[in-house]
Amino acid sequence: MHSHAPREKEPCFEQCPVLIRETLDLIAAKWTVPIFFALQSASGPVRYAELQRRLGDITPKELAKHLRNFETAGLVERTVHPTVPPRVEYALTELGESLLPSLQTLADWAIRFGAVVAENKMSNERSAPVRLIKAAGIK
Amino acid sequence: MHSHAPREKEPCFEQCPVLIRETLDLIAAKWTVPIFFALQSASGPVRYAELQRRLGDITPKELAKHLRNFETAGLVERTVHPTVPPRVEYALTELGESLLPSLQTLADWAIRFGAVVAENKMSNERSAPVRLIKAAGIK
DNA sequence: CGGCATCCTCGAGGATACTG
DNA sequence: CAGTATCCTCGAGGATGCCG
Repeated sequence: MHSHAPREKEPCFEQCPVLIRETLDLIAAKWTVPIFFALQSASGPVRYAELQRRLGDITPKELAKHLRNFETAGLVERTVHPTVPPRVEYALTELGESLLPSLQTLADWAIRFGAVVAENKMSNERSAPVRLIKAAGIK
Repeated sequence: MHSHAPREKEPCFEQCPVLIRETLDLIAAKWTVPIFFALQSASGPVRYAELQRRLGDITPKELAKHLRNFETAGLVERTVHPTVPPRVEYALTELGESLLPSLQTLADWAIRFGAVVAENKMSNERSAPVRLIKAAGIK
């Protein structure tokens, strides 16, 4: 047993691909990061309309859908004040806040290297449009 | 100027939403993380077929497409050995490796809290199937 | 104010088959 | 061996309109 390969580190991905996939799907959803940072920078509950205002062009449907998902996932707490007009506030839970450092780490990479990646794409993608023509026409 | 708000930290997302979005799209693509870890755990160039074998059920099309994207982005280096049969090897560049710690940070969160999130969804989602019926039938 | 219900588009990604 | 070429599905997410 434990014959040849020491298996020195065995990346986490091998251990629980499903959890990682679901986490990636969570944070990669179009509005997840904007919403999280909007709730963070508020440091305090934020009303639905205020959230919508900060996020610019998000539709009510998308905002509501995401907030519901976050709520059932335990990442966001929803508080309804039974007043007229209705007042609904949202805030990150501890669990939700625990995700922020990871998001920040990723954002740091994006800021440091994202531009380089973009430049690479630009300079590699372009040129060689010739290949679109090939031995055009003849077959 | 700098009148009222100190703007203490201004989350990175506000500074460069585009770079962050592109980075999220990059790492959230279905096969990005598997491919990166497959190339890392190899510590050395990996042949196309070997990569496909490690990734299990990825199709040739998807594997090739991702590898091309990574190559043009400067994240992966592709080396062709002009032998028969052909031999093509892939390896992470320094830029590609620089992304690994961020991925690991995210994976750590997934392993620590992913299960909790999944449980929350389970227990919150379920129950109240009654609402599917409403005042069923009557208008 | 704080949503929900519909319709629709668009592209990621799978299945399958073929090639230099 | 290392891909390319086609076709097709499926769901995220936008647009629009209505409601308690």
